Amino acid sequence: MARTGKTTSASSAELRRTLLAWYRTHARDLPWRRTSDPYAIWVSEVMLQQTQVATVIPYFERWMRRFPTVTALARSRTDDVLHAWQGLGYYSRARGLLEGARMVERELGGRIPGDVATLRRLPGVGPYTAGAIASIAHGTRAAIVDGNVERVLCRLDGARGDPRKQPLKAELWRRAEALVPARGASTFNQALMELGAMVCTPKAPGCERCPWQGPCVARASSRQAELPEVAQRARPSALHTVAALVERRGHWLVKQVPAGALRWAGLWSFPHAEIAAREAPARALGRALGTPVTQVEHLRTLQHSITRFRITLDVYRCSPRARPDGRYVTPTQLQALAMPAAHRRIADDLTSVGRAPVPARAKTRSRP
DNA sequence: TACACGTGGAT
DNA sequence: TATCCAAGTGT
Repeated sequence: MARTGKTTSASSAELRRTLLAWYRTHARDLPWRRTSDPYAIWVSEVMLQQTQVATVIPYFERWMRRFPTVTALARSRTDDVLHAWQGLGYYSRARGLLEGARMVERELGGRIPGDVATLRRLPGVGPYTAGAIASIAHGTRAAIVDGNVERVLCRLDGARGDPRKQPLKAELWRRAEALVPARGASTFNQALMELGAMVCTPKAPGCERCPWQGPCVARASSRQAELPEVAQRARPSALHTVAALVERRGHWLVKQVPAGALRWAGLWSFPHAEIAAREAPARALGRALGTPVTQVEHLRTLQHSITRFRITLDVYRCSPRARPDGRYVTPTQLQALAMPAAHRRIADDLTSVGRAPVPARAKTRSRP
């Protein structure tokens, strides 16, 4: 590994020893650390992909109650699985977990594999997750490199370059592999991530509390803030959308996002469409419904953002001229559907009050 | 490789 | 308020 600092590098044995000593007294008590059930570890690792620990905890606990075993999950329906995932985002993770559970039941005798190569066959299990399940659930000597490990190792070694790209990416994996002990890979890997999460944080790292402050090249050269050299992400672009609230005899109109859709596949939402800069809302609403609307009343505006869009969502109560696309459901049924977060907010509004929310302002013009 | 995927917490 | 970004993976 390229080192630019003059600090003498510590041996792997010394790094392990000091890290594990630190971890013994600083490990957080997390739900998935109270079990060695490979299924639970698998669920937690998938939930934790790009998602903060605090967000995951309640989802994990609910999930384990609802789908306690891989067998239980394998026998569940996509709708229920997505509902349990509702609000967590990256919904392909939930579908992958379900597919993977069925694969485990069908092809792997109901047992979650302990080796990286077999784990990689499961949908949604990439290099990180395979290493995590292998090591944490089975004690297999497997390396992991996640965002935490990446940051810790880049700083430790003073590594230049983008850790998400070659060649540094491969170098970090080799470094992690050299560091994992033959025995105790589970604890070691968790300790390494914990260090990144609790001490070697992206901003304002707690170097004075760090067990690796001695050998750390970044600290020695005061470059903690510059490392790792992650590429800055693209600015999210603005997007304006409208959603149609259509009520008929106490039922609300919803649509299911097609299974093959890129986003929100299989989830339910209120009919919605993108609206152009100077386009009349009624026109966009007509597009969302598949039929022109005769009356339009603005109810509220929501802001949300997804991956690369910052979305303004204007919600309108409206009346379609003809039979619109979609399905009418009762408020109770609405509760049971898996919806994207923004639409879930609208639905909860509807069901908690028992009626449509109060209009934000006076009625907007109606456009036949 | 470069994007695309969701959401909410933290600063 | 704006931006960053969190136990990544799939295409």
